[in-house]
This record gives sequence, C-alpha cells and structure tokens, in this order.
Amino acid sequence: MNFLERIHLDTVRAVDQHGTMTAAAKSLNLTQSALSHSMRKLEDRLSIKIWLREGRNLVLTQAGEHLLATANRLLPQLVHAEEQLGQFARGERGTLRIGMECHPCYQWLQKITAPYLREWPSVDFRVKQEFQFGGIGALFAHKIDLLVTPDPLLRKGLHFTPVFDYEQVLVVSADHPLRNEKWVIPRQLGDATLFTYPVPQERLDIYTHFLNPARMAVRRQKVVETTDMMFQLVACGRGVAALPRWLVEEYASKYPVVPIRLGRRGVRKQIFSRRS
Amino acid sequence: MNFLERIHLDTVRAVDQHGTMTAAAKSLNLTQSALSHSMRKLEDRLSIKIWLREGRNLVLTQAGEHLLATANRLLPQLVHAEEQLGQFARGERGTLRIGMECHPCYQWLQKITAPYLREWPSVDFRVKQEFQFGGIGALFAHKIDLLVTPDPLLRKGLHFTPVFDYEQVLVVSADHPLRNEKWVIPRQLGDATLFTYPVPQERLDIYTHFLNPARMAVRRQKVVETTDMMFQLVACGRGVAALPRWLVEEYASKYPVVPIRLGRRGVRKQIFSRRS
DNA sequence: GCAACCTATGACTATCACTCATTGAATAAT
DNA sequence: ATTATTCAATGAGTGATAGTCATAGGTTGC
Repeated sequence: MNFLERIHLDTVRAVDQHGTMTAAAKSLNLTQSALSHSMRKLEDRLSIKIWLREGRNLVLTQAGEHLLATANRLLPQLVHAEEQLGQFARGERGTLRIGMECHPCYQWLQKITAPYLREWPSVDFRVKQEFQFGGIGALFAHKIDLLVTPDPLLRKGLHFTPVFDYEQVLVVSADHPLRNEKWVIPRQLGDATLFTYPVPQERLDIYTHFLNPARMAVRRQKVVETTDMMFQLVACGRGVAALPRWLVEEYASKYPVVPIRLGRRGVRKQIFSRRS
Repeated sequence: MNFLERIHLDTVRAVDQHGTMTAAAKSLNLTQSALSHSMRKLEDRLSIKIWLREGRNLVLTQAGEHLLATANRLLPQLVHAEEQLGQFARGERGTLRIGMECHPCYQWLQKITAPYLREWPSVDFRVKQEFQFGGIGALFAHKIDLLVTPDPLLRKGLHFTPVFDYEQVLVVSADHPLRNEKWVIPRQLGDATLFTYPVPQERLDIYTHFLNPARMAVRRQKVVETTDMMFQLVACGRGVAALPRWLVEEYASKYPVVPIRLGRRGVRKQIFSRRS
C-alpha cells in the first residue's frame, strides 16, 4: 500500500504535457532515467502498465489514462494547499482572534486594525468578549490568539505587554452638580446612580480603585450594554458612569458630558495585551 | 516547492486520529522519531508551525487545521485511485474494446461474454464494427483491444489466434427450388438475388471463395443491415444469403430456411482474434 | 518524588531515489 | 543504404535523506 507518491502524479502529468519522458524529466529538474526508474517501480508494485512503449514514444494505457485523470484532479489541490500554507506563513491568511476584557476598547481596536484588514483581505479577524473560563483561559485553550485587558494576571512566566495608558474618569452630564469639580471623592457618589457594563464588580475599576478602598457604595448600579446608551443616559442626567478619559473626550462632541478625575490623584490604568 | 508529500498528510491525519505522535507512528509502521523529523522538516521548509507543543501533546495551529482538512480531503482520493489501479491490474476494471469484422459474430460474442460481464460489473465492454482505417488500423491506434475477424492480415510478426472453424453456407427458403440440393455450383446462383451485409465485396466470402473464382455473378445483390432482416427476406423467398452454418442452424427454428453447401467441398473458414 | 508518558534531537545507518553511462530501437536525414 | 538523432530502458554506483536508535527534556499522574 501507499504506492502512489506525488512524483508519480507529477510524472504522468508532465509526460502528457510535454509528450516525451525526456522533456517531462527536464521540466521536473530530473533526469529521464530517474523518471523511468520511478515509474517502472510503480508499474511493478501495482503490476500494471501505465504506458505502452510504442517505438520511441509512450502511449497511455487505460490504467494510465485513469492515473492521468487522477493527477490532473489532485495535483492542483496539492499546489493550492501549499500556497495556502505559504499564506499562513507570511501572515497573509488566517484568523486573528482577539479577546477583549475591556468593553469600550472595541472601537479603539477597530480604528487600529481597519487599515490592516483592508490591505490583507484574506486575513480574518474576530473579536470575542465573552469567555467561558475568562480571558486567560481562552488564551490557554487557544480559543483566542491575543488578549487585550486592563487587568493582567500577574503570574510568574506570564508576560503582558502594556499597550497604552489611560485614566479612568467619572462622567457626568454637563449640567450635573459636580460638573465643575476638579475631582471627586467617593462620598460625593453616595447618592448617585452608576451605569456600568455588564461585568462583575471586581472588574470595574471604579469599585476596585475608588469606592471599595473607601468602603463606599453608590445608591444604585444599573447595567448598560452599550457605550452609546451609557452616554445617552448620563447626558440626560439619569446617572453617572466611569469610563476611560479618551473615550469620554471622543463622545464629548456628541453628548453634553463632562469628565471628572476620580480622587485627587486620579485612577490611572494601562491596557495590556498578551499573545497566545 | 513540492514540499507536501503523502507522508505529511498521512502524519497529520494519523496524529489527529490517534491523539499522539507516538500512536500515529505506530499506525504508520514508523517510529515516533521519523514522524517528528519529517514534520519538522516540513515546518522548516514552509516556515510554519503545524502544531503547538503543549506539554506532552500536540495542538494544531490554524495552518495545521488547514493541512488536516486538506489531508482529509485528498488522502481518500489517493487511496481510491490506488484501489482503482489495483482493479485495472486484476482485470476487474477497464473497458474491453472489441472490434469485429464479421457481422453475425456479434451474437456469438455476446453469448460468450455475458456470464463474464455479469460477474465483473465494473468491467466495461464495447463492440465496434465501423473502423476508419480498418480493423488492423484500429488495433494499432489502440482504438480497440481485440480484433475478431474472418480475414486475418498475414504479415510477418503479426500473429492471429484462430478461435473457431465454421462453414459458410448458402441459405435458401424451405420451399426454394434448390432446397434439396446437397451442394450448389456458382452457375446455379446466376439468376438469384443475394442479400449481404453492408461491407465491400472483397470481404464477402461468397464472392472471394465461390463466385469470383468461377467468374460468375448473381443477378442482383441487395444490402441488408441486420441478421434478422436477412433471414426474414430469405425465408419468404425473396432471395438467398451466405452465412455461417452455426448461425443458420440457430435461426432454423425461427425461420423456414435451409443451409446448402457452397461447392462440392464447401467454403470452410476460421474466425481469428488478435490482441492489441 | 517516582514512574510513565510525551516530543525533540543528535548521531548514525540503510535505503532508495537519483545520476551516469550505455544499450537498443525507432525515426529522420543524408 | 548508411548515418545521425532521439527516444526509453537498464545496470551499476553514489549521494541524499528518510529512517532508526539512544537519549534528553518535559509534563502528567500516582
């Protein structure tokens, strides 16, 4: 078994194309002798004749015709497969699966990646935001190739690359009582309604870096799915939110909202990324 | 180029099936080392990773997944091709193209071949009766594999195998004036209408072996396409025909016809066959 | 911590794919 | 006819390389 090798398909095809075995050999960068030997071995092992030797040229037998048809069907597929693997090698193909543990980063990421995707149409790009076992889990299970997160898991041998700094700020409407404050202290939010993304509290910076340390809480917390919705609600005075300053600045032209520093020093964060 | 070989497809597939490279190696009758080496070489040449080495097992990369899909698609086709070539080898497949230069032999041939064809359904069988350059020409151009003819071409190095003897006889209706003759001489046909197959006179035995040597001719010759038609016409007394005795005997139960020897000694012929 | 698994790797080897040189045969040219 | 080309087949020899062996480096599970 396993008699048929690529060389045989190549040979049958080349002989058919170039007429003679000698020409075929040249086209394959081999000697006529090499092809003769390898085909003879195939013929022996299968105990069939591929060609009839008629004078000084070769005439395909029925089995040979069949083999030629097979070669014509399979070889292009092999070549195609190699080309595609080459594309993988050059990064021209494949799916870059990005996991994101920071909600508003999606828009930032799209802005970054759009020109790249336009240039490499065969590269696919997928963003996941829901992970069964957390971002790190997805990374290790090879569900994603890259994890973007504000909360890197600090374990030995686990290296995260800082991507950019940002400041987490409070967002209030332009006519909110706190609108002119340089900064706020936790107690000032005691009566507020806080809009957050639908993630656990331990991943919300305003809790971990601001409210919890002061043992304070807001009156109400409401979950909002999208960034736009959050700005809308804040803008019409229904509550406050905590978001990156760059995001607030971007939305400031669209909604009447104001960013305010959280605490005297502000809450400074970094976005990290880690490759699989 | 030409990096991808069968072993690589086999390996990827076997590893996927058996879980580990060691098990895959066993299934391919190779050592783990062999697979490791050959796959590493492929990875190097394509500069891609097929697997990620995770602890003590292998996880396919995207390129690897792609290669696996390719293997799953192509390998069965290769195996199938080998099987079919094997069938050619064992004579279980293929088309036996038989050329026939003797019209009524077709029925005889079908009787011979029917049981064989029933047993080997994947063997195809084709009979040609019209040749652009004659039976021998078709044979040498590999248009047919076997030539059945009553008129072998006697050339040096050209060997025909005699298949069976037959006697060419005159066929007349059961109430024909000649019906009781032991044999006829050419002159007795001077006034007859002769039915023949649509072939040139030099291939009609009644001319070459009977009429021509005596410089005689029939009054009329009419061409008939089928054997059945010929017997019908003879039976109702519209004329006579010259056919093999075995054929006349077969049809005698169906039509009221009588065979009569051509000349005192009869016209004895042989059917020959020759393989391509 | 040990045993039982993996895969990777270097060194060595045997195989076999390939080349070289030649033969034999069929065309084509003289 | 005779010779020159142009094929494929073939045997002998070799060189590349696919394979084995032995071992190292890891991970997993008991």
